[in-house]
Amino acid sequence: MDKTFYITTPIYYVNAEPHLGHAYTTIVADVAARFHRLLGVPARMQTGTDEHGDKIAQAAAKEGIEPQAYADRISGLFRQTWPALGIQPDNFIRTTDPGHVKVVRSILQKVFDAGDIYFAKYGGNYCVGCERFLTDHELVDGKCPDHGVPPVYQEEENYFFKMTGYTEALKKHLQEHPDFIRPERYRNEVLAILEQGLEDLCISRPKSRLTWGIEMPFDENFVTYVWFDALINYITGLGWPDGELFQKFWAGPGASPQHLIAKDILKPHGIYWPTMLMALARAEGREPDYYLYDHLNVHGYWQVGEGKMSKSLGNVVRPLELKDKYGVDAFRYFLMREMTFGLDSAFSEDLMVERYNADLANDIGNLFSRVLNMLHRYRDGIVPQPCPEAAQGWQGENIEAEPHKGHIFSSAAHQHMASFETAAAYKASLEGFAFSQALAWVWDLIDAANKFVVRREPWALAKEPDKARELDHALYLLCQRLADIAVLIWPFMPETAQAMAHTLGLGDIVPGMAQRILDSQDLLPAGARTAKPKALFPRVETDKVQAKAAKKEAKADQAPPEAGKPQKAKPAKKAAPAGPAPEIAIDEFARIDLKLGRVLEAERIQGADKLLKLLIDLGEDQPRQVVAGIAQHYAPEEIRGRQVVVVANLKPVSLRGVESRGMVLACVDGGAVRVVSPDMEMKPGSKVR
RNA sequence: GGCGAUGUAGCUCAGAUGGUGAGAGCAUGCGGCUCAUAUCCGCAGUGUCCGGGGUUCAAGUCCCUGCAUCGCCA
Repeated sequence: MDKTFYITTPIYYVNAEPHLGHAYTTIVADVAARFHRLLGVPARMQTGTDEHGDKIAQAAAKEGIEPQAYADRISGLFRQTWPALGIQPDNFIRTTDPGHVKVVRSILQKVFDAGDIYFAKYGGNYCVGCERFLTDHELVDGKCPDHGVPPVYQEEENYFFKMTGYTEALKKHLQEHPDFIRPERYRNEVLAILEQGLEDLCISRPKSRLTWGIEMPFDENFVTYVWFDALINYITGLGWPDGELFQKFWAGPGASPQHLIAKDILKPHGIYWPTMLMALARAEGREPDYYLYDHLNVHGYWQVGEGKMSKSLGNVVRPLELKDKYGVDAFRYFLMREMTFGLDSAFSEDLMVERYNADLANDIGNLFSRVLNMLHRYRDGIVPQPCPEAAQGWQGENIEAEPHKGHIFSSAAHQHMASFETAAAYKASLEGFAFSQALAWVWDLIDAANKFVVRREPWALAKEPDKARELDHALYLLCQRLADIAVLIWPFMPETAQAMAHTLGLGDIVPGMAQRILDSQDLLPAGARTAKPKALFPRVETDKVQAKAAKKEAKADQAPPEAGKPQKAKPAKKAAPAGPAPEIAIDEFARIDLKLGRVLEAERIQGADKLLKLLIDLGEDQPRQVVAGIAQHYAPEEIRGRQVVVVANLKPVSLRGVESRGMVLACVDGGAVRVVSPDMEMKPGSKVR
């Protein structure tokens, strides 16, 4: 039987709209499922909504609608949210689905028949306002904290699940399967709870108190309460007991059913659910562990601002708003990279922007851009033939992250190494749910490729005709690594991965593709035609980023030709040529589009003492915005209305966060700066030559 | 109240079974390159490894204790 993978999220209670916590869990499930598909393993992912219980009945009553209508609405919100986050559930289950109701009743009956559900009376402090029993601990001065009235002693009869009978069996299972619950801290927590001893689980509510639930099959005066209803969804969704899917993804020999939860529902999933499954197995005369899942994967909370993200606190970060602002893939990347699976993590927009710029814009985005631009500039965008022999003198630098060592440039074995070691480390990490670590591996590969570029200097190779083969090989390897990277990030950033793959001429990323990397195959054929790259992750301009840019600019400005020191001749970007400039031909001059313009508006840019923001009429539909470094020589009102010469085809840049599309020409004489103007008014847009 | 987790550079965190001068990323400083999204590469610095006590030839790493934060249970 082939291996399969099945992962579930909890079914979300429809008393709140989707928030960051829900989004994270569901994205994790999606990533895990996609990862298995990438390895060629059939994978199924299920999420859904939990819709019964008094909270829902109350919320519906408040709005004057039927519980079902209320549940439909919120459930719909969840359902819509997932595709917008790049999540593709294979099944979306609802506890009000008729199929689910049927399965729950059937299981209840079986367990009841086997004697593991019994009827019993108990008494306690019942608060009429809350419509529930309060524990002694909850009472404040003997009164209900919410209603300020003393509870009344009331007796009630209910059905109980004989959970205690499975304590030892579960303990044993946990000991024999150390990764049954992971990470380990949560396994220990469950063991500690078991050590303290369990009580039987109350699984019903009398209809006098609650009607919005699934009726007990053996007693029409009761509905089942919470966990028997909710947990069973995981197998209803596969068509228990005899559905094909159930065999394939749960009970069959190659199946690996797994759950994913946040740590707040550890007890139900780590204790109630396995004991329920053992009771079911017993009722059917099977081995106790027949129905047990493979792994329960437990993650921590996102700390948003002050408090934690939880269902009941109101501090909701709307996932959809964040993905609109930064893109779905960046959002997914941040969540997966920032949180060490199992631990709590801080969430803030600042942290997200930091990751975005550092990891996405600068590392992967820029690598993609620089490699493909070079490929187009030097090789017409065609992936060249590999030429290992041309690379003999390279001393064996490879583009390969090196597990536990740092980076590349290690093995001198062959010039043609693929990313398989990285891919293997990545795979191992993902199998252990170490998502952040898996991404760190991919980023080591990205770093390695960036280092490789600097080391090989393709722009220098391109200038020497006899190094053409060497350049071919360097570009070939870089293209292969880009393809590998595209594939490896697909589970995390599906859109970006596909965009990369299409640009590279790789086509769609398809199931099983990661296996080819593990097998050390090159994904891109030589001769593949690539497209011109688009910026995968345009930089997010923040105050910090701008400050840094301004600083750099200031530094560059300081450097100009001070005759005093024999400093290394910096190819002064901005300063006027101090010495004789090399000759150029007329066609080189012709590439510069000089136009006459009239300054319509001028204002200072806050925080920049040299810069003026100008709006210039260049005879175009819209005036151009140009930032000019003349603020120390012209007051805004002085320049307004003047005619100036503008370099119209200068690549746009952002200065101090202000876009500048062009450059105003000025004469520089020592400390004096004067803009260039014609000696009489001429039509804006006139060519200057 | 009981149990448990966490506390390591400015920030976020890695650091099996105790043993080279304690690490990464970001941030900071300096230098290099110019293919690229003002990006990339190199170098550098910083830490009472929460406080206190103990075990040991040797302790972020083990034991005890205190403090702080968080969680579970009652």
